[in-house]
Order: sequence, then C-alpha cells, then structure tokens
Amino acid sequence: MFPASKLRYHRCVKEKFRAAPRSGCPVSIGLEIFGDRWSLLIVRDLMVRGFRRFKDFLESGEGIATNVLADRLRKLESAGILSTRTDPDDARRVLYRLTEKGIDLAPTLLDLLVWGAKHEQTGAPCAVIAEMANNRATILAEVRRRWEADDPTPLLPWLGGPRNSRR
Amino acid sequence: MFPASKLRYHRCVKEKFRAAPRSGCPVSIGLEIFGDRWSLLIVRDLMVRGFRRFKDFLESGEGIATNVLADRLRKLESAGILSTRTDPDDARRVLYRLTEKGIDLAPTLLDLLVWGAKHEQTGAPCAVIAEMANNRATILAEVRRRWEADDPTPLLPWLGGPRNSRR
DNA sequence: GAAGTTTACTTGCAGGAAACAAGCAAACGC
DNA sequence: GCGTTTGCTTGTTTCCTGCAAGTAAACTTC
Repeated sequence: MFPASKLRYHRCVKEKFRAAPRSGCPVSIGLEIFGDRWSLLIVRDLMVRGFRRFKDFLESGEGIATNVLADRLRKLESAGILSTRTDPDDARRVLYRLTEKGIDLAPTLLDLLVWGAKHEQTGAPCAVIAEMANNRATILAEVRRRWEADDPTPLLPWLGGPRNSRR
Repeated sequence: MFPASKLRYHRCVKEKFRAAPRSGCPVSIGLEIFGDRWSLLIVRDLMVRGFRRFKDFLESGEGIATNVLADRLRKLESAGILSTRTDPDDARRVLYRLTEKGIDLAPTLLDLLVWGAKHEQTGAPCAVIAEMANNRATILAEVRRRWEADDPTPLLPWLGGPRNSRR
C-alpha cells in the first residue's frame, strides 16, 4: 500500500506525542526515551557489536519480538538516537546507525556494564571488565573512533558480532 | 492481618522468581532490574536528594502512583539495591536507604544526567551540568561520602530535598 | 481512651503494552 | 516467472501499568 519508508514516517509522527514529561530532570527525560528493557540493548548492539540491520537485532540472543523491535527502532529514531537509510547494496535492507546523540550514550552504557559485571553473576570475563573499568577514557575514545569511521567490527569479540551478514 | 513487614517479605520471595534472564550480558541483567521508567528515579532521589520515606518519593514531582512506588521499592529491595528499616522515631515509617550495590549506580546516573542535559531541553542550569561533567570524580566521591555518613542533605539544592520531613 | 490523622501500603479495575504466531509486500537471485 | 530473503504488519492472548479507592497500624489530640 505505502512504501515502507513512508509508513515508518507516519508512525513516528503519530507516536511521538504522548503524555507530557513528568519533570524537568534530565534523568527523567532520558528514561522517558529509553526507560524500558529493550531500547538500551539495541543501542548497545549498535555501539559495540556492530549491528546494523533488523535481523541482527532479532537474533541478538535477547529474544525480542519483531513488533517490539520495530516499535523500539521507530521510537529511537524519532528521538534522534539513531538514523536509518536504505542499504545501497540491497534495497530491501534498512541500515540503522547511531547518531551523535546516540553515541553519546556510550559512557552511560559502559558504566552500566561495569556495574552489572560487578554486582551480578554474568557471563562476562572478569579480566575484560576490570580492564574496561580502568581504561574508561581509552574505551570511550575507541567506541567513538569506530563510530566515526563507520567501522562495524565488534568491540567485544566475546559478545559476538552480527552473524553472517553476507550469508 | 499480617504486620506490614511480614507482608513485604512474603511478596519479595514470591516475586523474585520470574522468567529467566535473556542473556548473560551485564547490561541486559541490569536492565532486567531497573529497565523501566521509575526505578532509576527512585535511586536518583535516594542518592542526590536525600529521600528516605515513601511519602518523599510520592511527592517528588514525577507523579508516580502509590502501588507502582510500592512495587518498585519492593523490587529494588529484593534486587539488593536498597534496604529498609523502620524509623525508630515513628514505627509507621519505613526508611529506605541505598546499599553498596545501589550507591554504585552513581556513575551511571551521573552520565545519564549529563547526557540528558546535553541533548534535551531540561530545567537544569547549564553551569551546574558543565561542572558535573568536568568534576566527575569529585562528585562521585561526594555522593559516596554522603552515603557513608548517612547525610541526607540534597546534593543538588535546585532539585529540592524532601519537603517538611518534620511537619 | 475514643476520635481523628498520618503513613505506607493493598485491592480492583480498565486500558495498554509485550509475547507469540501468522501473514505480506517489495527486492533480490536465478 | 519463481522461490527466497528482508523488514516489517496484523491479529490474539497474556501480562503489566496506572489510577481511584480503601485499609490497617501507628501516632496525636483531646
């Protein structure tokens, strides 16, 4: 009926106007955008795993449903955290990429990672985590470099990158 | 029927066993705990506004409902992020306090604050935010000092502390 | 010591969001 | 043309949220 891109646009416009934000606190406003169980995982995958495509996120191992994923991508886009464009090599594909605003979430995400690794039993290797906690600035610089260079190599190999992008 | 304290305990035990976590990633596990619009706001208020009591959170200006607040406090407690005890001065009151695990969320929260202030129009004074971004270590040390000293003075006066604790 | 007030909740209900399953159109590869 | 891949959408069911109202226990006042 409509081309996908137009459909997406219509939805964005509609969904952006929800209830008024609750307070002027920046934390509160941030939580309004990604205060749920999925959004930050998408940002994480874009940032450190080099994910770009719908399917990558679907198979990320977290078990997100397609409708929820589509919804979150749409919301993150309309919040200016990621941008979309059609893959020049295959017009079926939509490529997702963090914006400047999105990549600025790197410190938050890194802290969250360190916190989780410290206080919960996770599958993360302790050595890597210790290194991350100590080399904060270095890691943040590297994340940004990759983003600027549009380099999809996963930052954390043990997390696994997108599987078989060219199957 | 039951004293409130016992009721709370029963709920905690019951609610802790939900679906299995989705992946071993620390970020994912963290989001499992406070991946919603309210939990981190509660942590924020405990950390920088000196809130201690149920009523403080209710009147924080965010408009949280009583049942949601009770639920989040319970979950945060059973996740080990905050602890509760009865106010020695008034046995009706429950005093909430961050645990070590909870105060360790300070870096995350600070980054979130800086991010929000940078990318969204908020009511926060720019000067204060700039100062926070620059003096990260100092601020984190001060937050921890207050926590260790059990000092309820709000860290950010412009946020407002608990109103009329002794009315 | 009875009556009212405060505090920290719980309960009930309606509406919305999430999970699950299925379907579908456009773009490719042959 | 024909089957496949990709990125979705559309139901359906189930679970979760948020609001309004209510409640029990602990204080306060008289």
